[in-house]
Amino acid sequence: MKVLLVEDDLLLADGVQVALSRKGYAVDHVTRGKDALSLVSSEDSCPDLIILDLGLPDMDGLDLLPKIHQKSAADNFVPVLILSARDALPDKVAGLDSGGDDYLTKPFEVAELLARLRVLERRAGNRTQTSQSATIALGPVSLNTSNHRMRLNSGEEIELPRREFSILRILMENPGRIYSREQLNSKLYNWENDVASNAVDVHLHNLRKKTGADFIRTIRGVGWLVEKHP
Amino acid sequence: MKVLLVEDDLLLADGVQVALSRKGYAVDHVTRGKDALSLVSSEDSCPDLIILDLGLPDMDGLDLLPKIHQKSAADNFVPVLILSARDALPDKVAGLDSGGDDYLTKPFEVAELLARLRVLERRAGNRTQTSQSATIALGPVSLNTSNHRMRLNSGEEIELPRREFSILRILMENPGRIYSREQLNSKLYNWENDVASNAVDVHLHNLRKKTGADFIRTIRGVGWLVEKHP
DNA sequence: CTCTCTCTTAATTTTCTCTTAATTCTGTCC
DNA sequence: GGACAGAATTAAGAGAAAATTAAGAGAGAG
Repeated sequence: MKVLLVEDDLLLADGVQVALSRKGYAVDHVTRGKDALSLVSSEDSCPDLIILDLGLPDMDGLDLLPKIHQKSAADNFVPVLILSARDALPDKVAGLDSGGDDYLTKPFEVAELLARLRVLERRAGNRTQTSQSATIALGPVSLNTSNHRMRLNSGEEIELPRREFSILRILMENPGRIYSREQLNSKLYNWENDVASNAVDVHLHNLRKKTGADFIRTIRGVGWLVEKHP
Repeated sequence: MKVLLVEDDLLLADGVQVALSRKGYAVDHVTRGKDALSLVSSEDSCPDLIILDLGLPDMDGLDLLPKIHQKSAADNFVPVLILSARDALPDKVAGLDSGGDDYLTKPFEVAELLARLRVLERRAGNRTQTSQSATIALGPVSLNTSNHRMRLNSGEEIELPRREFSILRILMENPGRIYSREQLNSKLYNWENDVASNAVDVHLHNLRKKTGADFIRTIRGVGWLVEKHP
């Protein structure tokens, strides 16, 4: 899950970045609006979520919002969480009405930011699904996205390491969709160009020990998917 | 736009109701969880948005959330904005993770409530299915180009190897058009004039085992095609 | 600072796909 | 009918992609 953090306060940005990557997000951080725009337009490193600070040096964050929505077409709509020191009512209203999907005022607690991100995620990802809680259930496997635990059938709940969790979540959020090795790589890591790594393969292997061998299917030459379960 | 307000504080509820109806919302107000549930399940008076107070007399609002989602099927998903006096972090996180789409703590300003409702509305509207079926169906054969699988009549879905898939896709994307061996070669590989390779022939042969012998027709001396099917 | 768990790398094995090449089949033309 | 060319069939070896394994590097927790 790739998050784009648009924030010019380096100290804050670092804190958020650490917290997010600890949860398995891949974080791209930029300080300027124009950099954000170019990332949104890019095919491969387009983020799944955007955290947008309104107080940017080069442009007003509010002006950025419509541009972001313009770039990200309807089919790959990217939700935006606004982060702002402006806690006055008109600012909130303006932010939300300009296209923000949520509005959090500084100072904030990281746990709340994370929870609100999960809401946006599940909205964006689970379009086809009825479950709107923090757990995704698909066939024999259910995955709790807030505590990173999975359960096979009615077995024990076990905790997944970060990378394994990220991969499983990506696959389970879009059942039936194939993700290539490159796609998974770009969602797991920041602007990588490391072509020759089989880290994803190894994580998949370890995941299959936990989900059962058949849950994650391989489409040879293309990628991996989990089936849509009835 | 119909809003269901689940709130036992009558004074507050009245204020919200007035504000909402002034903005053109139709408001149903109930004070108990079970009443909310029955409204959600009802066919005709199912709301478009729910504002849920967590401190209800008859049941915990958090227990209500999954039930609401259960009742409202995937096609008419109803977003829930949680309203609560509990402003502690764990409460917020629990609320959002249980399926809440936003969390507003009391006391709040009505303008912010309205702005956040607009966000939920907007998002619900954006809920257009993105899963455009990328399948080409032609006569007895249908080919899913996103997961590289084909189906013959109503049989099993089977996966096609890469080269076979490419060939079948080319042929099925332009039914009625004839492709020569050279054309297929040049589409499959980047070299045009490999003189003596019958790799394409072999792939076609293997394809015909899966599509039935007649699906891909041979025009002797020219190439291959699949018919336009009515 | 040390210990433990996680992540990545890299080598190896396994599995399946692709191509080659030899052979048979089929239609066409003289 | 016979000869020819193009296409179909078949089997086997080469090749590529993925799975597996083990070990060392790295990050977090105490």
